[in-house]
Amino acid sequence: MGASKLDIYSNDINEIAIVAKVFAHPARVAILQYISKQEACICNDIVDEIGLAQPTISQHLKVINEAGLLKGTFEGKSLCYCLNVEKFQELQELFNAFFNRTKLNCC
Amino acid sequence: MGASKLDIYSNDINEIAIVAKVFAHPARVAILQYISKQEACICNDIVDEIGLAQPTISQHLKVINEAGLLKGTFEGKSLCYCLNVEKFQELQELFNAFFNRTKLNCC
DNA sequence: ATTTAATATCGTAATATTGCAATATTACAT
DNA sequence: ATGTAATATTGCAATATTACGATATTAAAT
Repeated sequence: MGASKLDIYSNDINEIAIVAKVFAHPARVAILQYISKQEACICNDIVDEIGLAQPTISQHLKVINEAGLLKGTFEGKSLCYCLNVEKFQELQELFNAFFNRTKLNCC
Repeated sequence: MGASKLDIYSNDINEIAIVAKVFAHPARVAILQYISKQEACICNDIVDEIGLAQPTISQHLKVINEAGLLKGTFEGKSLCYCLNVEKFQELQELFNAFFNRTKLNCC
């Protein structure tokens, strides 16, 4: 035991949980916020900015990237990570749809 | 190691992560969705509905409650959990504020 | 007072997440 | 081709989360 039983939930529900997990760690929230402030952004800057070791940042970036939230291009010798605003918007709408359809009835 | 270094992030950032964590498990998303559909709701119904053991549901309800998302009253012999719509709305706005201020610049 | 039904807590096992040091890879500059 | 700077991967230790059986608690009904 210990693992979440994903198969007993609807896709809608699992999707919300998976997306929420991306934002469920402050390092990832901080990274997203920081990236959004830059025009072009270099990972080593993030390391200095956030205060975690480089491999840890790299790992969090991977999670963010797997959620489709990064657009990357190479520029000079360093990788440029940028926020995928379209996807970000999409996730915002997913959350809002969940919130809106949930806050209907109450006692 | 292993624990998140909460002290290196701003309160704003930690708050987002803490709230996201509530929604980062499908059982809790399912519980919230189910509760919102009921007028008054009894935990045992939730156990039947979701498909997890009663102690597990109870644990998830505790997390949801600690986030301020439940209003509880006693009714007959069973506890009635209801969605705290005001708080739910508040969290929705917190998320939207984060999303809105983050999706500004991009390369 | 006893029984009963609903929920909470405890203890514990399984799994997931977080973080970092060490190392590998990558791409550019020389 | 060699060196260098940036990022990724690996391996591992520490901690957190998830799940559930067993057991307690609670409140109503008898």
